[in-house]
Amino acid sequence: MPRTDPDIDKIDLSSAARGLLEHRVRLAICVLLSRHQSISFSRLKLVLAENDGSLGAHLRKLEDAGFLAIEKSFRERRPVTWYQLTDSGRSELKNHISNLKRLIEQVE
Amino acid sequence: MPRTDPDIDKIDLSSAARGLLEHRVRLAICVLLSRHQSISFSRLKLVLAENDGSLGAHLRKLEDAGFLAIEKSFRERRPVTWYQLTDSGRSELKNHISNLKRLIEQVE
DNA sequence: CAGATAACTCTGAAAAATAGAGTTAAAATT
DNA sequence: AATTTTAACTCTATTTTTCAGAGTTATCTG
Repeated sequence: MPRTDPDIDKIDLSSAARGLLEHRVRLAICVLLSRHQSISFSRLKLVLAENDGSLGAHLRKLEDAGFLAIEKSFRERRPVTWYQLTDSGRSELKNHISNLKRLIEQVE
Repeated sequence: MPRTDPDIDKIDLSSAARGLLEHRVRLAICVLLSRHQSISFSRLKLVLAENDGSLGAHLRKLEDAGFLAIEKSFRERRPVTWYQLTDSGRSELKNHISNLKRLIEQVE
């Protein structure tokens, strides 16, 4: 006897968990920045345990997409770059998370 | 005056949202299979709106990792392949989701 | 204006994702 | 037992993304 396929609502992956924030490092950066007004490059590097090249590339993508704003200054004679989430970045983050939640809440 | 960097607990990205289930299509497959005992290839293709090549590759990865079990049969004279989540797949899914949740719950 | 150094950017290599063409396998019919 | 049929792949090449480390840049300080 043939098994029957379940009826399943179509999942819209175009909105659910798609895009820049799919990558764990970029997601983590935005999550951190949602709770802290600004964080330096070196602190992010430490917290995320990423190397310069990789972290710089992820930050660049987020900046190019308008998720992050950057400000440069000096601290104890050394250059420091500060990152913060833009309004648009915050809203993209929230949107992404709500899509993610909708998806994972289905798990039984 | 120099800005101060916030103290931030180190995020363990090795457990948080890492691995096979980072990809939206593979995550969605597992989520669907967590609620439906088994689903056919063609149904997955329809629901996820993926092409044969891409869907096949994702399913293969999940199968190779032991997340999915496969069973082949015929239905109305046509070949059908059924996928279901293994116990190990289910536990990996739950683990991944709990890591994800821990991360996204930090958002303010 | 020279020295110091964090913060990148650049590069090439590696890995992953994608899509479509071609192949395969089993049931039913001949 | 050969033929037909067609879903389900597998294969291949292309594109995209990721990764890591070396080298460059920019600005403060003296």
